[in-house]
Amino acid sequence: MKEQLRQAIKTALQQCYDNGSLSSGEIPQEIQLEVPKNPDHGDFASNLAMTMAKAERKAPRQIATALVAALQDNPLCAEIEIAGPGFINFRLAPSCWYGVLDQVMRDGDQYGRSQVGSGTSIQVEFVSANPTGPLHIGHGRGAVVGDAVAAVLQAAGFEVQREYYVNDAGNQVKTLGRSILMRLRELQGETIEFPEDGYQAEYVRELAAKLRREKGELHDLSEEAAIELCARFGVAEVLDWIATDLKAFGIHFDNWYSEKSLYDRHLVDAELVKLKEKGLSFEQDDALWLRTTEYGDDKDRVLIKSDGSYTYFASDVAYHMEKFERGFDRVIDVWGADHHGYIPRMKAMLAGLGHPPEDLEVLLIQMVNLLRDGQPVIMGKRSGNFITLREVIDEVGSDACRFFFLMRRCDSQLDFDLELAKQQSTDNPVYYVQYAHARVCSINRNASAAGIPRPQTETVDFSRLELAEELALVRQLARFEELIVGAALNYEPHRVVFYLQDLAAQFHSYYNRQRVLVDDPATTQARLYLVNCVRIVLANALRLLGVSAPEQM
RNA sequence: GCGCCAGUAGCUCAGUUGGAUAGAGCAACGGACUUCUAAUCCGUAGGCCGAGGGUUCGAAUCCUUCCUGGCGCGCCA
Repeated sequence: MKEQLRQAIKTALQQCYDNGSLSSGEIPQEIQLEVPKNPDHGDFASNLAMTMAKAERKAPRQIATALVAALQDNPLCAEIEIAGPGFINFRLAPSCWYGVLDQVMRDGDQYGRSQVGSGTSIQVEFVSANPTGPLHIGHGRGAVVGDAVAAVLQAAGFEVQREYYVNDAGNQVKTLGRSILMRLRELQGETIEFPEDGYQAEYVRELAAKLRREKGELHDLSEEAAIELCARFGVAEVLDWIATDLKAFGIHFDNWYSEKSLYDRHLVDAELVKLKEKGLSFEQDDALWLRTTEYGDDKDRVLIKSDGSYTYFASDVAYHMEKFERGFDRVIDVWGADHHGYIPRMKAMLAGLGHPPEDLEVLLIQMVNLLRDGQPVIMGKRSGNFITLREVIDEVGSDACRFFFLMRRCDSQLDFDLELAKQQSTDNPVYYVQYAHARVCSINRNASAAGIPRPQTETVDFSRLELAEELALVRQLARFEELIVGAALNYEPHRVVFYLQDLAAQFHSYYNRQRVLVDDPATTQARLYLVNCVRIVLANALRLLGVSAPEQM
């Protein structure tokens, strides 16, 4: 719809140049058209005349007048007016809008998809929590945002891969192994001294007990080998929990990528060699450093420690280079905001190795404050009394949980109130949106019970949809594709949430004011058609968020 | 001290990439169920967009200096 109007404006501009009413001869490649907040300002408004004022050396209103004259006869526009300092307000003919309904119905669950990202492949890496303990609430937010960003990108035509990076090499895994082994010995009646930096939480005891059942007591192994075995066992078990919890949350990964495999394939060393060849790394104090300050970082970073072990950063270098070698045009990392200090070194590393740093986009997910009835829920990872993601999902449900996580921009902190999310009431926006969907389904049930046929595109008389609120609904439906594109290009899935709330509100209001099933069959058919288009768009938007669209509530 | 994020109605937050009179939900107050689900709707009230300065036809949005809150600033992950 917008595109059609944009084309019409370009044609009109050319016409103005041809007949001499405008003189600069330039057609701006971008013509801004926006949906005005105030409906009195028409369906679309353009500031074109104002932006052209300089090149044209004329007053904006004068330019606008010339343009409007050229557009006057266009069948697309029912009404054009010049307002304020030089805005051009367009009101489109209702018949144009009816075409949107056809398209919604024809495209069905594909409605809203576009091809703007076609030909570009993007990897979204998210969650990637260390496999040393269950997911907590903060991981949950990252999980949902990453998943929704991926979904929105896909809907905009990008080719998307969802990946989980498994940190199964390095210190924290060893720590898990040691912790399990200690708990195992404890189970065997030994008095132990639990390591200072060990994982204290209860689940470590569970892991130890399970290991004991499956693998025995490990008496015949050296300390080193026993820790290794415990670590392997623990990582496998914990990854299994994580996968199960994510599945319960409706999240699926295309790929689980092992950090350890980077070492096994010697990719880390290979990458370090490249860095050395490029003169980007240097040795100092028995350690190997990357000169990230060369590319804007505020200090250089260690790759290999003086004891010979690798830093997390070293494998990250290899991992991210390998991502690009796999052919992704763009790579998105979803991190907790507390890791934001790592961005400069990652970008520096990419720049050093010849990749434009913009090809890596890091989404920072701000903290989640867990509340119950407005009171903060105290969580201490050390003490082990933290609330897991699984507990939250089990308590409030996946739909509410996901919706709440997506209700805010990801770079602002989120208060997550368990009682509010659980409430099946007016206060809970999830149900508000889902209820709108269920209401349309209910109307459909009533219609078929009354023997009213399902409306067919060929026979519906759209001119029965003449109320302002009906046209407003159609305009809202027409906006959907553009909304998805905006959400995708900006990595802002929360836009979909706000769109849903707006659309649901418009629908509820309409529902309360007007009956769909009325005496007049033609009106009934037209309205049924309209509300079913609303249903389709609600369902499509909810699907992007991974929230269900119930037919009955 | 340096860096990142935030600061918009009593509370929680949007604000279409610089547009017209700054919006929604909750809370408050007043209304609507013999009519397709009241998990809904309609109305009233609520604002120095943290503060100052700058950029221009035009700023919540951009630049700058402060103030406040959160998070970072390891040869931890």
